Amino acid sequence: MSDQPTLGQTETIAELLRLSRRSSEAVPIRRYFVQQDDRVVDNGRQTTNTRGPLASLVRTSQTSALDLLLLVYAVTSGGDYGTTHYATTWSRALGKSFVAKGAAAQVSRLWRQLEDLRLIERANDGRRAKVTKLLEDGSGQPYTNPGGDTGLRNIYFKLPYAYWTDGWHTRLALPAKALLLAGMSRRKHEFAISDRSFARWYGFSPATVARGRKQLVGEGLLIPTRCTLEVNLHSPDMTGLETRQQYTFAAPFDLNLSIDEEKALAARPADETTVTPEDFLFAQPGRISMPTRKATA
DNA sequence: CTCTCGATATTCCCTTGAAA
DNA sequence: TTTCAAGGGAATATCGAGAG
Repeated sequence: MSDQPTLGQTETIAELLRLSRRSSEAVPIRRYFVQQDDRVVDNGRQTTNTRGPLASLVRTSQTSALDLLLLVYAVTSGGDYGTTHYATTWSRALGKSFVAKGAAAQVSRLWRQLEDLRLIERANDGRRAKVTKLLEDGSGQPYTNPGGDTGLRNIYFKLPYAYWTDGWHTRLALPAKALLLAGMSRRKHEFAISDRSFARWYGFSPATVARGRKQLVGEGLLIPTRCTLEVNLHSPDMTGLETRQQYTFAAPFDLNLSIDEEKALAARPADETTVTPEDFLFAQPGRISMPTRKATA
């Protein structure tokens, strides 16, 4: 081997992002990638399977495949949504082997995993593989820009380039990445993260939800805000009420808000009152708040 | 045109370690 | 404890360029 200098992971990603020519510096990702529609299907019947392709990647710990897919989502910003690079380039971007032969094998395996999930299409472009992204829902349909159309299938959230430029792609473990994407897809300023509910909605295991939340809070990306009282007839203490910790994303991951959410946020009083159980009896679930208990040192 | 050779991609097999 | 992805090594397939 020669001592020829090699482009590092950070520089490779920076170059790939630069080539994407996105002025927004954020990657649109359809909500269907993390959660399929849980209301009605086409024939009007209720569906119970709400997990998106992300759940498949998380449940089988396909960390590298997710990393590669997010990079592809970032890089393919127009035209036929395809991209052609050497396997070594992708491998460097993933922070893996710089040895050409091993890199090619690794990246090829990852392409196949994504191909099996019908998230990308692979074709030969000379000696290199041309990869074209498909719709994020795993349907295998050709990709379209979610910003162009309205409708449930085109609801999307944005992953900021800072995810890579600030090094979160290497610092966060798979559970934290999964929770980050799932949380951003809610497009709410504030939301609860119940192990069991999140596990059910997004198809992760409750342990994965807990691990992801722990790391996101530890890294300061997820900020506990306040507690709310919710009706839950199955609450463990049999009170019929449940206290839920609410969270909000820190910058730069606080960029996803639905239009309704923006309005509600603007209308919300600056200081909400603390509730008593008596107050709660006459209130609607989720409409009142309690101050977050201060963490003891 | 076609054969050869080097470069690159793909796939299979195996071991190791982490998540469920 | 079981399952399965990551990753290394090796064999094979494919592509492009150059020579005859």
